[in-house]
Amino acid sequence: MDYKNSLNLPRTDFSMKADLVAREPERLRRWEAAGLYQQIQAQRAGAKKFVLHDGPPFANGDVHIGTALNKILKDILVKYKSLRGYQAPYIPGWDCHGLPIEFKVTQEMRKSGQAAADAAAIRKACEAYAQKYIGIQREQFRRLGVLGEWDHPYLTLDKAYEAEELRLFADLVEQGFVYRGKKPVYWSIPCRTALAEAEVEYQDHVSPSVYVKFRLVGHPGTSVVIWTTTPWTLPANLAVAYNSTFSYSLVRVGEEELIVSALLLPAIAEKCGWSGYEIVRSLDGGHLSGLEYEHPFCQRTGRFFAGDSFVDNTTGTGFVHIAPGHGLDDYLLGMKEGLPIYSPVDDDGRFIHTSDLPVAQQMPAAMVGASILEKHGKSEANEAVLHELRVRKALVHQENYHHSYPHCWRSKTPIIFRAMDQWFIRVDHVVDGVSFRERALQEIERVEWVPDWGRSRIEAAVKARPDWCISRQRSWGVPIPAFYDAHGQAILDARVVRNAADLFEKHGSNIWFEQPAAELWAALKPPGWTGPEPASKSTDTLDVWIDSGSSSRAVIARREALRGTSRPHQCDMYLEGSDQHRGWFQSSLLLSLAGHGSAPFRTVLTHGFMVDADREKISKSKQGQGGYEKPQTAEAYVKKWGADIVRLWVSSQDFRNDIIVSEERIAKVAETYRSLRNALRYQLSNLYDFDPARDAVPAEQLTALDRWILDEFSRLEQEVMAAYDRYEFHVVYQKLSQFVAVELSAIYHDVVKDRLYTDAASSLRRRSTQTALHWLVGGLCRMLAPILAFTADEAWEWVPGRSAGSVHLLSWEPLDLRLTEADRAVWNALFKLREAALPVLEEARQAKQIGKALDAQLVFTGPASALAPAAARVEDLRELLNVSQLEVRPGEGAEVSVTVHKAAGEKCERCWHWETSVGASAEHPTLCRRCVEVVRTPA
RNA sequence: GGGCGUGUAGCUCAGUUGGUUAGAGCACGCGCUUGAUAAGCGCGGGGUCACUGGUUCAAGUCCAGUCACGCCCA
Repeated sequence: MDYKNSLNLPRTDFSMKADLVAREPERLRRWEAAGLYQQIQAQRAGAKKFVLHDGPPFANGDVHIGTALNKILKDILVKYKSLRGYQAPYIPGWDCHGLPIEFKVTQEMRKSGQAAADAAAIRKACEAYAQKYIGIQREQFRRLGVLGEWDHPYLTLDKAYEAEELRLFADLVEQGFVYRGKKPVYWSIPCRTALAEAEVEYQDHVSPSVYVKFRLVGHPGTSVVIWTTTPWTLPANLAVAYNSTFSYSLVRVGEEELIVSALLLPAIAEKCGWSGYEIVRSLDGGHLSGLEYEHPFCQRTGRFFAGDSFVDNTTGTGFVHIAPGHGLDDYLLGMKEGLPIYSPVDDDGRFIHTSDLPVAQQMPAAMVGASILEKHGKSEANEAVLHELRVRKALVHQENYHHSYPHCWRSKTPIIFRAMDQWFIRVDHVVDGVSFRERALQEIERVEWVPDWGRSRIEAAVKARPDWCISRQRSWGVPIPAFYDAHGQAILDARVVRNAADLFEKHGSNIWFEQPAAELWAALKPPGWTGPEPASKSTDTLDVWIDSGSSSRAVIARREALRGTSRPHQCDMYLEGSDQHRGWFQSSLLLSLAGHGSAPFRTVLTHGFMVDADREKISKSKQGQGGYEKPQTAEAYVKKWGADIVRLWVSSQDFRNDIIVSEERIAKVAETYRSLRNALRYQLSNLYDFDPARDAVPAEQLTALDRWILDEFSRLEQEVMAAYDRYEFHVVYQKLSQFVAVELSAIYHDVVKDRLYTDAASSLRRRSTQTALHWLVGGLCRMLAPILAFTADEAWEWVPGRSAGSVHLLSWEPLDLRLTEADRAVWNALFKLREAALPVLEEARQAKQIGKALDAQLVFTGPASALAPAAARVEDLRELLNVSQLEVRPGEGAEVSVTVHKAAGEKCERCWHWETSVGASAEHPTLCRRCVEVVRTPA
């Protein structure tokens, strides 16, 4: 007779094969058709809020795997908070303005023959470009299983966004934060335009390398020697930098005494042909402060300052000539020491006299008009300077110098660094007697930074940062609504800015570029204006960090779902990469503090960066030859593995450090996924005939083994929740996968098969275990839902008696079915005996004495003290070991020992146990007593 | 060059206030099972805790330095 049909073998349509790549999109479509995100929000209406405000990615290109990591982390947290009963809205955003888009668009326009497009036309094309990539990225983010208001994201190009941004800006203008000053920018002479970093190409170039004497004031016959490869910047020289940690040598060369770095002296002497020099004495760098020198050809003197961060000892002389209008180090030093940002060069790249210094102190009149632009490797300006140096015997040595130098991508000519008028936010602006920088540092103290070193990092950044240069000479951005009067003086007024905000909110900011200055002024002029009348309008746009940094006003305070109660602009959390300590976290903090009086976030969570299998940053050069197989886009990984594998991979690593992305790593995570999925499948497949309303066993009637697993599970839940609460998703991953591998798969699931398959379907013991499985599968679905957004939802559909259509609509309350300490102690003792017995069973298997454990009989002997718990729980221990027979003999021997025998009796055809009762029934001669009873009982 | 971090088995992670032969899961090797079966179970090998020096009766754990890697700045 075939007794197999009398078993309760597992069955389920929850497939073993996940086929995520094909099946996830179907589920996604159902979620969207049902409005799952809206359902979740509606269900949590009125609940305590948890607001995570999305940092906007740049609307350009495909979603990079690093960007996907960020979005997935946010989604895991939002889903978890929602599961725990919070109302956790998520409104994604995009950063739309900025140079990379403008650059691409102008390139494309040029290729298609639209050479001389005006700003308004470029901006329209930029908006179309941004919208296109928002569409692309939105689908890629959605595909990852990220739930949110994808149909109503926030865009920094929205009219309302721009208007709020300008209103915040107006508040800053009103408080006196904003001023006009000078800062060096890249300048292309033929194009007559400022360039951004991205528009600069480095090419090999030959520059004149010159060593120049600067005579010391009060020390006749003594000079320091500086080195430069841009002689044309010497007319703008206002200081000399040294390194206070270096040692310098005072050397006699002929009649003169010269000072250079001690370390570089031999090299300099060789270059300059100082055959018979003699070291007079050495000088500590620290002793150079306070010295003064005469400019080699201008009627002025300059001072020496320490520049340890940029004066190096590998090239040059250990002295760097400082022209604050022509270099970034120079500029920063100049700002620090209060020097004018002097840049005697006009838009055409010709020397001029400026109003920064008295004309008498500036370059000789003969130099004025000389062009810096190089022709055939020479420039008028360099030649004029070299001539002047030779005439005055200040030129020690000159040679050609080959190096990589920035060039304009368009004209291919060497660029120059040139100070220009820009708008700034004054970081040390004093309001009510306290400097803004100080207030910012105080506010940083009030914010929770996770990990905590984020605090020191942003503190250092805020302490050291210079004033914020907020203007850009670009078209694709929010226009700065400033005007200039007939004398070129800037007009920036808070009332005008607010009027502009209103105008832009109605018509869009393109109107600024479409209408002439006079018309704009007519629309924006405040009533009762007594200031100067404008002659022209500003064509500058705001730094894009002002755009995204204004989102506390433009998004958090304005979106009903996000708005805070006591502080409308403040939310619970910002979650971005650690580079944002200097980026978005800082711009958002400064703007919100200046405009609203406090930070826009209560907690800032940061993650590390993607690195490759060698723990090095992902670089394009490694792609292809021997490196990565494919571009590191989210789509590439999702198409190969499915979103849930990518999500599980994100959760598997401690994101506070670097995150390793490699095929090998993801393949391992996929293995873990399979074991999680199989555990769920096992549980579901054994619940096919279980209706919790009808069959559930009350907790107090559950069998001891079931109580044990539920105790373990309760503990796991506490640990997993604690890990989620600490944002340690990798701990969730570890705890869950280990629990599934050990407590479930290796122990509970394995042990309980006998009961589930062979006991009568509706027996108390089987129903007890099904009750436990039902709790377990429901709990696992909840625990996994934030991470395995698709799979947990899929499994949930098969849970009998489920209370909600989607796992994401559930709330997660921890199960609290704990054992008493005494009961746990007993189980610990049983497991100790199990551990002692397993190797003995293995030996018997190796010796071919038994095959599976059910073939065996185990005998435990040992002192009564050690075996007492087991003696009272022989049947539990037998189940744990999956053997047919087990005996405990307390009082035999001084140590616990385990022996294996071939089990007695015959193997029951139905349950495969070895039992002496097999054969006792004439009706079922191949069955044991238990199975005979089961088979006789009608179903 | 400066600031902030990281460095424990092949991989991902645990290692409480310094205290017995450094743990887990996965992967790997060898078996068992074939009633979770493109599954499941058992056993086993594998680490000079980046390196060097120091404090201590005792250091993966504290201190100093070095190296490598990441982010930011220069």
